[in-house]
Amino acid sequence: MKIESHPLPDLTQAASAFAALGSEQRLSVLRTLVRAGPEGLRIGELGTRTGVTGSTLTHHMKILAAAGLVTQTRQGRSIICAAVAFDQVQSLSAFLLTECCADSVTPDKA
Amino acid sequence: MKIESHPLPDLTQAASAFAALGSEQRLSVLRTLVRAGPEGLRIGELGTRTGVTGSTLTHHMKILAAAGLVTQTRQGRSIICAAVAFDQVQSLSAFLLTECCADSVTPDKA
DNA sequence: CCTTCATTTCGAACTTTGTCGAAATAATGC
DNA sequence: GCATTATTTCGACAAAGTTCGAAATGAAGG
Repeated sequence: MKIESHPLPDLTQAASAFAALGSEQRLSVLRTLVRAGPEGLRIGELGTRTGVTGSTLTHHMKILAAAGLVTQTRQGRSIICAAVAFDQVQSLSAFLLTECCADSVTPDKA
Repeated sequence: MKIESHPLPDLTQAASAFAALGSEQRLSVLRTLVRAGPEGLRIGELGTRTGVTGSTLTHHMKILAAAGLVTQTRQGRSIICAAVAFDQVQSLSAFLLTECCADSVTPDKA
């Protein structure tokens, strides 16, 4: 598993990606999508599974998509949503671990 | 470096930790703190370095502390702030990577 | 081209978050 | 105990995010 293949986000990008994850509903949507696997889910089905539907779900999906955590593609009458979270999360972890923490891991055992 | 030593946060905890990171100002505060190392920084000095001072900084520090990302301890007249980000970020990464992604890493090379 | 189904856009109400200054609390030294 | 320095609490306001329903758009089939 290569970790260095993704560029580190800058402060602004990282903050908005974290903000996108910082909502219980969106995190639930993302989890449902990631569990659904690469094939993704119709947005209607996604709404049914998460209990978030209609314009509210559209709104949250836009935020997740803007953060690069999910994709939406039309297929016939439906919009298929799929997660891209894995790589993104690697980048976000890397952001904090390298950009921030560098050499200052707190030395005492938690 | 052991990764399995921290319990996975639940959806609610994870969302609020991500929300705490989801602000450019707070991320900047956290970065400054983590770079300052385990000794930490007076909150005044932290304000000077980040450009966020007074009640606003107090407010953001409370959010970071509630998320378990920083600690504050009084020392004389000053409050010393220090980051605990490393372990927490491990947990947050682990949350998404195990709780969410499980067996569904997107198979194509980005 | 009209209907139907799936989703999005728009606008309005509402809730939450961010920011500021002034007053309050806490610790120190005289 | 009073003055000084460091930080927090409080109240107010502005800005941003959330939620909803109704109308608009897009795709497919008859």
